[in-house]
Amino acid sequence: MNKQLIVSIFLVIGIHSVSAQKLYSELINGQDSIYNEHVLGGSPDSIELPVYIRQGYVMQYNNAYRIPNWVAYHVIPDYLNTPKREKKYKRFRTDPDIDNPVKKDNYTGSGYARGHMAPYFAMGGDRDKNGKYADLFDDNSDPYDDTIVLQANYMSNIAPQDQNALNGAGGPWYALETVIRKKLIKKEKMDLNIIVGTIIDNPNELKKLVNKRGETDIVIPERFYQVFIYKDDTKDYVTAGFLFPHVRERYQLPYQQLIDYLVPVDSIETITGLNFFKSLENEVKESEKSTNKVYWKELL
DNA sequence: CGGTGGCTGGGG
DNA sequence: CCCCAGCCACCG
Repeated sequence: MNKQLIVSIFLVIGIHSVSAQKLYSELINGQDSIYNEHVLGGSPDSIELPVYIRQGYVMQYNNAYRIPNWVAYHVIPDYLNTPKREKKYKRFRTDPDIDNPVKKDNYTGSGYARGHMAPYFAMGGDRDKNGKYADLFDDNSDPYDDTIVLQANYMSNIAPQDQNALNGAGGPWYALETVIRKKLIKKEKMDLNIIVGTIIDNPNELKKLVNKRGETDIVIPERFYQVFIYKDDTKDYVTAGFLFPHVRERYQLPYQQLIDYLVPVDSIETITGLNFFKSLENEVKESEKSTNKVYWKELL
Protein backbone atom coordinates (compact mmCIF):
# COMPACT_ATOMS: atom_id res chain seq x y z
CA MET A 1 0.00 0.00 0.00
CA ASN A 2 1.51 3.29 -0.97
CA LYS A 3 1.61 6.32 1.21
CA GLN A 4 -0.94 8.26 -0.78
CA LEU A 5 -3.53 5.51 -0.47
CA ILE A 6 -3.05 5.33 3.27
CA VAL A 7 -3.51 9.07 3.51
CA SER A 8 -6.63 8.84 1.38
CA ILE A 9 -8.16 6.17 3.59
CA PHE A 10 -7.34 8.22 6.66
CA LEU A 11 -9.06 11.23 5.12
CA VAL A 12 -12.16 9.25 4.26
CA ILE A 13 -12.48 7.67 7.69
CA GLY A 14 -11.05 10.42 9.81
CA ILE A 15 -12.56 13.51 8.29
CA HIS A 16 -15.34 12.92 5.84
CA SER A 17 -17.29 10.61 8.08
CA VAL A 18 -17.73 13.47 10.51
CA SER A 19 -19.43 16.46 9.02
CA ALA A 20 -18.10 19.86 9.92
CA GLN A 21 -21.59 21.25 9.58
CA LYS A 22 -23.36 21.74 12.85
CA LEU A 23 -26.77 22.61 14.14
CA TYR A 24 -27.03 25.45 16.60
CA SER A 25 -28.17 23.00 19.25
CA GLU A 26 -24.92 21.06 18.79
CA LEU A 27 -22.55 23.96 19.32
CA ILE A 28 -20.13 23.66 22.19
CA ASN A 29 -17.09 25.25 23.82
CA GLY A 30 -17.53 28.81 22.68
CA GLN A 31 -18.75 27.96 19.21
CA ASP A 32 -22.09 29.36 20.24
CA SER A 33 -20.51 32.70 21.06
CA ILE A 34 -18.83 32.80 17.65
CA TYR A 35 -22.16 31.90 16.06
CA ASN A 36 -24.02 34.59 17.95
CA GLU A 37 -21.41 37.19 17.15
CA HIS A 38 -21.92 36.72 13.42
CA VAL A 39 -25.55 35.65 13.22
CA LEU A 40 -26.96 38.52 15.25
CA GLY A 41 -30.63 38.04 16.05
CA GLY A 42 -30.64 34.35 15.23
CA SER A 43 -30.61 32.20 12.14
CA PRO A 44 -32.57 33.56 9.19
CA ASP A 45 -33.72 30.06 8.30
CA SER A 46 -37.18 29.03 9.49
CA ILE A 47 -35.99 25.56 10.36
CA GLU A 48 -32.67 24.69 11.95
CA LEU A 49 -30.26 23.99 9.12
CA PRO A 50 -26.64 22.94 9.60
CA VAL A 51 -24.04 25.66 9.24
CA TYR A 52 -20.27 25.90 9.03
CA ILE A 53 -18.85 27.83 11.96
CA ARG A 54 -15.73 29.80 11.17
CA GLN A 55 -14.10 32.33 13.46
CA GLY A 56 -14.62 34.98 10.82
CA TYR A 57 -18.04 34.02 9.47
CA VAL A 58 -20.94 31.57 9.65
CA MET A 59 -22.06 29.94 6.42
CA GLN A 60 -25.14 28.04 5.32
CA TYR A 61 -23.88 26.07 2.32
CA ASN A 62 -25.91 24.61 -0.51
CA ASN A 63 -24.36 21.25 -1.33
CA ALA A 64 -26.51 20.77 -4.41
CA TYR A 65 -25.64 24.15 -5.93
CA ARG A 66 -22.09 24.15 -4.52
CA ILE A 67 -22.34 27.78 -3.44
CA PRO A 68 -23.37 29.32 -0.12
CA ASN A 69 -27.01 30.12 0.53
CA TRP A 70 -26.00 32.81 2.98
CA VAL A 71 -22.91 33.93 4.85
CA ALA A 72 -23.13 36.05 8.00
CA TYR A 73 -20.29 38.09 9.41
CA HIS A 74 -19.71 40.71 12.07
CA VAL A 75 -17.26 43.49 11.32
CA ILE A 76 -15.65 46.16 13.50
CA PRO A 77 -12.71 48.45 12.69
CA ASP A 78 -10.08 46.04 14.03
CA TYR A 79 -11.21 43.33 11.63
CA LEU A 80 -10.05 45.48 8.71
CA ASN A 81 -6.48 44.76 9.78
CA THR A 82 -6.07 42.05 7.19
CA PRO A 83 -2.73 41.17 5.60
CA LYS A 84 -2.17 42.28 2.03
CA ARG A 85 -3.68 39.86 -0.41
CA GLU A 86 -0.43 38.43 -1.71
CA LYS A 87 1.57 35.22 -1.55
CA LYS A 88 -0.20 32.66 0.63
CA TYR A 89 -3.04 35.07 1.38
CA LYS A 90 -3.75 35.43 -2.33
CA ARG A 91 -4.45 31.78 -3.09
CA PHE A 92 -7.96 30.36 -3.18
CA ARG A 93 -8.12 27.14 -1.20
CA THR A 94 -10.17 23.97 -1.26
CA ASP A 95 -12.35 23.78 1.84
CA PRO A 96 -11.19 20.70 3.80
CA ASP A 97 -14.50 20.47 5.66
CA ILE A 98 -16.76 20.00 2.65
CA ASP A 99 -17.61 16.82 0.78
CA ASN A 100 -17.03 17.07 -2.95
CA PRO A 101 -15.47 20.49 -2.47
CA VAL A 102 -15.19 23.07 -5.24
CA LYS A 103 -11.64 23.58 -6.41
CA LYS A 104 -10.02 26.73 -7.67
CA ASP A 105 -9.65 25.47 -11.22
CA ASN A 106 -13.34 24.63 -11.50
CA TYR A 107 -13.74 28.34 -12.28
CA THR A 108 -10.77 28.69 -14.63
CA GLY A 109 -11.80 29.73 -18.10
CA SER A 110 -15.48 30.05 -17.17
CA GLY A 111 -15.69 33.78 -17.72
CA TYR A 112 -16.85 34.23 -14.13
CA ALA A 113 -14.81 35.56 -11.24
CA ARG A 114 -14.41 33.77 -7.93
CA GLY A 115 -16.45 36.19 -5.87
CA HIS A 116 -16.02 36.31 -2.11
CA MET A 117 -19.21 36.20 -0.06
CA ALA A 118 -17.68 37.06 3.34
CA PRO A 119 -15.16 39.63 2.06
CA TYR A 120 -11.43 39.20 2.53
CA PHE A 121 -11.00 42.69 3.93
CA ALA A 122 -13.16 41.94 6.99
CA MET A 123 -11.38 38.74 8.04
CA GLY A 124 -8.45 40.33 9.87
CA GLY A 125 -7.99 41.57 13.39
CA ASP A 126 -6.69 40.34 16.70
CA ARG A 127 -9.62 38.03 17.35
CA ASP A 128 -8.04 36.18 20.25
CA LYS A 129 -6.89 39.47 21.77
CA ASN A 130 -3.33 38.36 22.39
CA GLY A 131 -1.74 41.39 20.79
CA LYS A 132 -0.72 39.52 17.64
CA TYR A 133 -2.05 39.60 14.11
CA ALA A 134 -1.90 37.42 11.02
CA ASP A 135 1.15 38.56 9.11
CA LEU A 136 3.30 36.65 6.68
CA PHE A 137 6.38 38.75 7.33
CA ASP A 138 6.13 39.01 11.08
CA ASP A 139 7.85 36.37 13.19
CA ASN A 140 5.37 37.26 15.90
CA SER A 141 2.42 36.39 13.66
CA ASP A 142 -0.56 34.71 15.28
CA PRO A 143 -1.62 31.27 14.00
CA TYR A 144 -5.16 31.72 15.29
CA ASP A 145 -5.74 34.97 13.44
CA ASP A 146 -3.82 33.58 10.47
CA THR A 147 -6.30 30.73 10.10
CA ILE A 148 -9.21 33.13 9.96
CA VAL A 149 -7.65 34.97 7.03
CA LEU A 150 -6.93 31.73 5.18
CA GLN A 151 -10.53 30.56 5.68
CA ALA A 152 -11.74 33.67 3.88
CA ASN A 153 -10.25 32.19 0.72
CA TYR A 154 -11.93 28.81 0.98
CA MET A 155 -13.73 28.03 -2.27
CA SER A 156 -16.87 27.37 -0.22
CA ASN A 157 -16.99 31.08 0.54
CA ILE A 158 -17.07 31.77 -3.20
CA ALA A 159 -19.82 32.10 -5.79
CA PRO A 160 -19.56 32.87 -9.52
CA GLN A 161 -19.74 36.62 -10.05
CA ASP A 162 -19.32 38.73 -13.13
CA GLN A 163 -16.30 40.92 -12.64
CA ASN A 164 -17.25 43.62 -15.10
CA ALA A 165 -20.84 44.17 -13.96
CA LEU A 166 -20.79 43.10 -10.32
CA ASN A 167 -17.76 42.51 -8.14
CA GLY A 168 -14.92 44.18 -10.05
CA ALA A 169 -14.04 47.84 -10.06
CA GLY A 170 -17.03 49.79 -11.29
CA GLY A 171 -19.53 47.10 -10.34
CA PRO A 172 -22.21 47.76 -7.71
CA TRP A 173 -21.12 44.87 -5.44
CA TYR A 174 -17.58 46.28 -5.40
CA ALA A 175 -18.96 49.76 -4.81
CA LEU A 176 -20.94 48.60 -1.79
CA GLU A 177 -17.98 46.74 -0.30
CA THR A 178 -15.86 49.83 -0.79
CA VAL A 179 -18.42 51.93 1.09
CA ILE A 180 -18.51 49.36 3.90
CA ARG A 181 -14.75 49.24 4.17
CA LYS A 182 -13.77 52.88 3.76
CA LYS A 183 -16.74 54.82 4.99
CA LEU A 184 -18.90 52.78 7.34
CA ILE A 185 -16.16 50.91 9.16
CA LYS A 186 -12.97 52.93 8.78
CA LYS A 187 -14.45 56.43 8.94
CA GLU A 188 -17.70 56.06 10.87
CA LYS A 189 -16.24 53.24 13.00
CA MET A 190 -19.45 51.28 12.80
CA ASP A 191 -20.14 47.93 14.39
CA LEU A 192 -21.97 46.10 11.61
CA ASN A 193 -23.59 42.73 11.14
CA ILE A 194 -24.00 41.73 7.53
CA ILE A 195 -25.58 38.76 5.82
CA VAL A 196 -24.84 38.22 2.15
CA GLY A 197 -26.48 35.62 0.00
CA THR A 198 -27.27 34.11 -3.35
CA ILE A 199 -30.65 34.02 -5.08
CA ILE A 200 -31.79 31.36 -7.53
CA ASP A 201 -35.06 32.52 -9.07
CA ASN A 202 -35.66 29.54 -11.33
CA PRO A 203 -34.63 26.23 -9.73
CA ASN A 204 -35.96 24.40 -12.75
CA GLU A 205 -33.69 26.30 -15.10
CA LEU A 206 -30.39 26.37 -13.30
CA LYS A 207 -27.56 28.22 -14.97
CA LYS A 208 -24.34 26.34 -14.40
CA LEU A 209 -20.73 27.30 -14.66
CA VAL A 210 -19.05 26.15 -17.87
CA ASN A 211 -15.29 25.94 -17.82
CA LYS A 212 -12.84 24.72 -20.41
CA ARG A 213 -13.60 21.10 -19.62
CA GLY A 214 -17.33 21.64 -20.05
CA GLU A 215 -20.28 22.20 -17.80
CA THR A 216 -19.87 21.93 -14.05
CA ASP A 217 -22.57 21.54 -11.43
CA ILE A 218 -21.75 24.87 -9.83
CA VAL A 219 -24.82 27.07 -10.06
CA ILE A 220 -24.56 30.71 -11.14
CA PRO A 221 -26.79 32.89 -8.93
CA GLU A 222 -29.29 35.08 -10.73
CA ARG A 223 -29.16 37.72 -8.01
CA PHE A 224 -27.17 38.56 -4.90
CA TYR A 225 -28.15 40.46 -1.77
CA GLN A 226 -26.62 42.02 1.31
CA VAL A 227 -28.55 42.94 4.45
CA PHE A 228 -27.18 45.07 7.29
CA ILE A 229 -28.02 45.75 10.90
CA TYR A 230 -26.32 48.12 13.32
CA LYS A 231 -27.12 50.46 16.17
CA ASP A 232 -27.43 54.14 15.38
CA ASP A 233 -26.48 56.91 17.79
CA THR A 234 -29.78 56.57 19.63
CA LYS A 235 -29.01 52.87 20.17
CA ASP A 236 -31.86 51.74 17.98
CA TYR A 237 -31.16 49.08 15.44
CA VAL A 238 -31.20 50.25 11.82
CA THR A 239 -31.40 47.83 8.92
CA ALA A 240 -30.88 48.06 5.20
CA GLY A 241 -30.82 45.74 2.24
CA PHE A 242 -29.18 45.80 -1.16
CA LEU A 243 -30.32 43.68 -4.08
CA PHE A 244 -28.16 43.17 -7.15
CA PRO A 245 -29.12 41.58 -10.45
CA HIS A 246 -26.40 39.35 -11.88
CA VAL A 247 -25.93 40.72 -15.38
CA ARG A 248 -22.96 40.21 -17.66
CA GLU A 249 -22.48 43.70 -19.04
CA ARG A 250 -22.44 47.00 -17.27
CA TYR A 251 -24.98 48.57 -19.61
CA GLN A 252 -27.47 45.92 -18.49
CA LEU A 253 -27.43 47.25 -14.93
CA PRO A 254 -30.74 48.90 -14.00
CA TYR A 255 -29.13 51.68 -11.94
CA GLN A 256 -25.91 53.65 -11.91
CA GLN A 257 -26.04 54.83 -8.30
CA LEU A 258 -25.54 52.53 -5.33
CA ILE A 259 -28.44 54.13 -3.44
CA ASP A 260 -30.82 52.86 -6.10
CA TYR A 261 -30.02 49.25 -5.18
CA LEU A 262 -31.20 49.93 -1.64
CA VAL A 263 -34.35 48.01 -0.72
CA PRO A 264 -36.22 47.20 2.50
CA VAL A 265 -34.99 44.06 4.20
CA ASP A 266 -38.59 42.84 4.04
CA SER A 267 -38.44 42.62 0.28
CA ILE A 268 -35.36 40.41 0.41
CA GLU A 269 -37.09 38.25 3.00
CA THR A 270 -39.99 37.81 0.62
CA ILE A 271 -37.71 36.76 -2.22
CA THR A 272 -35.52 34.40 -0.21
CA GLY A 273 -38.01 33.08 2.33
CA LEU A 274 -35.56 33.99 5.08
CA ASN A 275 -36.24 35.99 8.23
CA PHE A 276 -33.30 38.21 9.11
CA PHE A 277 -32.48 39.42 12.65
CA LYS A 278 -35.77 37.98 13.85
CA SER A 279 -35.22 38.16 17.60
CA LEU A 280 -34.37 41.87 17.30
CA GLU A 281 -37.52 42.78 15.45
CA ASN A 282 -38.92 44.87 18.29
CA GLU A 283 -35.73 46.83 18.67
CA VAL A 284 -35.43 47.83 15.03
CA LYS A 285 -36.02 51.52 14.49
CA GLU A 286 -39.56 52.40 13.43
CA SER A 287 -40.44 48.91 14.63
CA GLU A 288 -40.22 47.49 11.17
CA LYS A 289 -37.45 45.99 9.13
CA SER A 290 -37.65 48.80 6.68
CA THR A 291 -34.86 50.74 5.11
CA ASN A 292 -34.48 54.33 6.21
CA LYS A 293 -33.63 55.86 2.85
CA VAL A 294 -32.89 59.31 4.18
CA TYR A 295 -30.46 57.89 6.70
CA TRP A 296 -28.69 55.73 4.16
CA LYS A 297 -28.44 58.42 1.51
CA GLU A 298 -26.13 60.31 3.83
CA LEU A 299 -24.03 57.25 4.47
CA LEU A 300 -23.47 56.08 0.92
C1' DC B 1 4.20 30.75 -5.55
C1' DG B 2 5.78 34.40 -8.12
C1' DG B 3 4.91 37.35 -11.83
C1' DT B 4 2.15 39.97 -15.10
C1' DG B 5 -1.97 42.40 -16.57
C1' DG B 6 -7.11 44.59 -16.58
C1' DC B 7 -10.30 47.49 -14.45
C1' DT B 8 -11.86 52.03 -12.17
C1' DG B 9 -12.90 55.29 -8.37
C1' DG B 10 -10.57 58.03 -5.28
C1' DG B 11 -6.70 60.53 -3.50
C1' DG B 12 -2.33 63.04 -3.56
C1' DC C 1 -2.84 64.54 -13.70
C1' DC C 2 -1.10 60.02 -12.61
C1' DC C 3 -0.82 56.53 -9.42
C1' DC C 4 -2.55 53.43 -6.23
C1' DA C 5 -5.87 50.13 -3.81
C1' DG C 6 -8.73 46.36 -3.99
C1' DC C 7 -11.45 43.45 -6.90
C1' DC C 8 -9.77 39.85 -9.90
C1' DA C 9 -7.58 36.70 -14.32
C1' DC C 10 -4.06 33.80 -16.28
C1' DC C 11 0.57 31.54 -16.96
C1' DG C 12 4.85 28.80 -16.00
